[in-house]
Amino acid sequence: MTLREQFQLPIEALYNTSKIPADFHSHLDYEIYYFRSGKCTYLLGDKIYELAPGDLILMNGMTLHYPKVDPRFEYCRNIVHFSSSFALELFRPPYSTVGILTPFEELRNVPIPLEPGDRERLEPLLDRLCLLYERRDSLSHDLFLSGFSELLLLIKEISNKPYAKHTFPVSAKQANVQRMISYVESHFTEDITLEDLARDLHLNKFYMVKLFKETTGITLFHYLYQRRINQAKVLFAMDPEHSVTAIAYEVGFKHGSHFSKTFKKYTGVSPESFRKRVQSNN
DNA sequence: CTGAACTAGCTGCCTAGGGC
DNA sequence: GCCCTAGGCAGCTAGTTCAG
Repeated sequence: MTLREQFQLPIEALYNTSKIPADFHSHLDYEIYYFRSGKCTYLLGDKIYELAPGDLILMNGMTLHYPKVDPRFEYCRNIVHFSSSFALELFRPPYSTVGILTPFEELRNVPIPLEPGDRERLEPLLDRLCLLYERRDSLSHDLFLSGFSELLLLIKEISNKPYAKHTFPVSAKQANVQRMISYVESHFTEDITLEDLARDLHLNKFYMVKLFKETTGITLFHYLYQRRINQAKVLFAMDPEHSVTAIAYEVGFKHGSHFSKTFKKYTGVSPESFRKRVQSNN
């Protein structure tokens, strides 16, 4: 049993677990992702990044994301998931005035390659958090919360440094894949075919699907459906009274039955169950 | 990087059944 | 009666392989 289960903490701290997502995913929590070693291409929203050890990503979990890991290299990373309302509660005014979540809003979707000094401060802190997270006693619980607060403050400090506004270079191939993802982003609610995509982007259809699979590890249509399902989840969260059928049409499905099948395939639950769960949480 | 050939799996449609 | 889910099935197309 972890701290999250023992004390119903709205935080999760993971290090090197086997919980490597097999696919694009999204969640309601905020996420701190810190890459330590291995070879990883990170797909984040409509961008692709070749990560280097020491890269830090801050994100709102509703952005579709997926680390494509090269299994030939040992993959180490830290992940901290937390509920934004909980973090805001910890840093509530008038006792705190820093705007603790602004780095997640201003810098999200861009990795920050940390400078050595900041890495030396961040890594022991993450190690300590992951260690405490596995314990169950009350003292560890409080130390964990204190460490988590320290982590958020350190991130806030790093995000204010000029180097945090760094831009990532991309190769020509990655640029093409980004164009495909951007195309899907702007047209996912419409009827998209590979032919349309290839024509509009002036790419060869066969080359295009091969390049996409090579770079991302998944097929273009797999990404398209993930995007639609993600949008459906957002729409359910915004308005749980919305009917499943209406949302199916809104996100680009032509048939409710097809939407239900696909939604269940990607999320493990039917759209109706998801909608009821959101309704009961509100 | 392009294009032809092939095929596995998906899409679209229909229907039945259950819940409200 | 409406909405949703699930299953079946034919036709189509996305994805793969390979040659150039």
